[in-house]
Amino acid sequence: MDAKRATIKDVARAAGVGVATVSRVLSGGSASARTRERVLAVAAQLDYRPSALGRNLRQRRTGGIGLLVPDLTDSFFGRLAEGVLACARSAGEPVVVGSTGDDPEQEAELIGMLLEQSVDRLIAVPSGDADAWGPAVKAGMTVVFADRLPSEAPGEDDDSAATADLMLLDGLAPAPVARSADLPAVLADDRAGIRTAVRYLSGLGHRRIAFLGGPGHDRRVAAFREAVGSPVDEELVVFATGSRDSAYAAASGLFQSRPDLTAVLAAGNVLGEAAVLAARELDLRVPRDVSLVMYDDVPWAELCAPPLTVIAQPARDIGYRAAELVLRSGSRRPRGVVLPTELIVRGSCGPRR
Amino acid sequence: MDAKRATIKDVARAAGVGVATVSRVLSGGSASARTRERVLAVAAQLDYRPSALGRNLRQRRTGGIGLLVPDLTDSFFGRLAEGVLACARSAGEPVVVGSTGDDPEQEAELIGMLLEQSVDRLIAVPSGDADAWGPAVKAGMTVVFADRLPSEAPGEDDDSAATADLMLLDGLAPAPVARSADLPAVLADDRAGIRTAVRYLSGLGHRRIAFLGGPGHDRRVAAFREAVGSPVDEELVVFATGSRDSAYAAASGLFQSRPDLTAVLAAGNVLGEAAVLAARELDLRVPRDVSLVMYDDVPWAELCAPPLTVIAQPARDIGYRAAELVLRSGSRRPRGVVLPTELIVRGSCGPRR
DNA sequence: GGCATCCATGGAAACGATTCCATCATGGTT
DNA sequence: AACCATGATGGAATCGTTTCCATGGATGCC
Repeated sequence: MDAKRATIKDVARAAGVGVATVSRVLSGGSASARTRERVLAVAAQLDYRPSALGRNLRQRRTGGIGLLVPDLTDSFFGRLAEGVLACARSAGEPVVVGSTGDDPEQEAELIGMLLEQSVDRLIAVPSGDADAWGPAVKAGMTVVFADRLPSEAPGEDDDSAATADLMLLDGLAPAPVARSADLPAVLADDRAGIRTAVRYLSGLGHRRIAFLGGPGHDRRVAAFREAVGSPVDEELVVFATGSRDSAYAAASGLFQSRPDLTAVLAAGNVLGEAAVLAARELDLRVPRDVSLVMYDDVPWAELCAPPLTVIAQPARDIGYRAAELVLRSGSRRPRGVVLPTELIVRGSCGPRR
Repeated sequence: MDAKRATIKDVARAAGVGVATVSRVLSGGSASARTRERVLAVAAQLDYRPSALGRNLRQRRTGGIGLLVPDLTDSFFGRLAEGVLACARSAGEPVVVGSTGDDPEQEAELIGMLLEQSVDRLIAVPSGDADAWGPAVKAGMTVVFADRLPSEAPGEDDDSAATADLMLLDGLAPAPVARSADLPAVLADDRAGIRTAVRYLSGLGHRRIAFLGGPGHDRRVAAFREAVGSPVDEELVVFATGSRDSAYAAASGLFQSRPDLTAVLAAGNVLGEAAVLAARELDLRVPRDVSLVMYDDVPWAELCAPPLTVIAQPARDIGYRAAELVLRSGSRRPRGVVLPTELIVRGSCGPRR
């Protein structure tokens, strides 16, 4: 039989003090030097570790952080998660991770699960409506969004106003991000990033630039439309559903239906991968036949043939900052953070053929 | 003020029954049809969700699953984690994830944290000694290893015996994996996979094959030695520490110090990436100057120039099966599982120059 | 020297569930 | 008719912690 873990009572008895004193000593309350010393000695000797269960029940909250991402298989979310984990570790907080598959239904289910666990701090890459977050905030959760904001609820009144507002914030300065239920967020500066990419392609002479997006890329496509300026050819804007297969199908369909396009902006690394694959399959040479810019830098972009020109985002930092935000929410709470992106020119873009 | 969540007492009062009855109804105990119906109605109306906190305290365990991986940034562990998450979600269990950075110290710290949370089920890709898992099993945790087994503790008596034993299990049949503290594990069939790769390279005429490994690849390097047969040239076996930089340095150093090698077997996707990069940097052409096989298939392997020949592992399945194992541990417990690997020939290997 | 203050301390009440146990009603059997 | 078995039910204990409150001793100030 393995001895049960020592409880605070055991420590109290062994140290000849009351449980209240032990609790105080261990959580930094006031106690005489003599008692403190003895309690600590006994606790160390018994290898006592306070049970989070008891504590959490008493304080009616779980210290931990919830993290909801669409897909850990996507390198971007992997890096983001790693950032969250790093920050949480340094704070000694556990992180409960859920993968939503970009499905609002699963997301709602996971939110419910976190609620049941009394997890009161949540970092989320949202898939569902703004409405989906009602239950969470109503239950008193501290929510911080990362990478994206929830799309407008279908029935909301000032539909595009908030989004338009958001698009206005620019540059690197941490800017307030007022939005749905007024929740803070940590985002990459999609607007500047996309604009840079579009300008770069325009500068090379490209006029028919396609946009290849996935779920949750509405801010990016909005930025794309804005950067292009003139009303965009809607056939050149296509969306996949999130799976690799769907991304490939979308890319392939795009190339086939519009052989006149000369450049593609892929809004995420999975889409970029699909674009390269589809182009290769159709014997389109990059960059001779078609130029390609991928939003999000990944290690393999350099290994690709040709190496991919990308817009790099600080994925890990996004996670880290989000964790900081959700942990510091007690004191002054910065409203939101926008982190800079960077164009990294490699070999996948050339002048218009 | 947002109303506090309803407790079981609220439900009991509203339904005019005792708390015990409510608890029984909700957890499937016996109750008359009339009462059950009323309790369920009231619970639904109050939007009652039992608090995991209270339950866990009473039963002295957290339902959840702990998951410890070296690095979520590594695509392999991302896929593995996704598998665990998928299984856990279908069981409604939360997953607490920690990233150890392949550092035994951080690993021990995270184990301590999970212990404190009373997480009693753990899936781990171990970094530390067999000894590091003492505290966990002593505390009554159900531990399942994934992808690797902990290395032997330095002071252990029958040093290589267990490992040798393990190397003997072969093929696809789920086989008992008796080892340190007798813990179950879900592994890829590294031995067969490495052997296949080595034979494939041998068949192409290669004689000086290098092995590029990382932390936790001891079973793979052992399989490599065994597959090569004759005593291997120790200069051709190099290890990196886990970071991308270290992997690049190791690969680059290998190519420079032994220009006579004709093939490289990279034991993981990060190492494969580094090998491609280093080869390119040194103007070694793949596969003309050097052939390359990577252990672990990743989406970008196909995009690489040339596309990489790989040994694919069912990363997601490994995670999924591990989660099944750790959840089913109550009933009959299969001792361990070995999953098959597959050689996927693309374009990174050629005949010996 | 007396009184007010302050601090260390321990007992006990939460927190929200599960679960043991006693109670009571019911119905069937002898 | 008495008795027993069965099943539904509610009260109360329990899990391990934090925290409120009362107590008692010591110290400082007038």
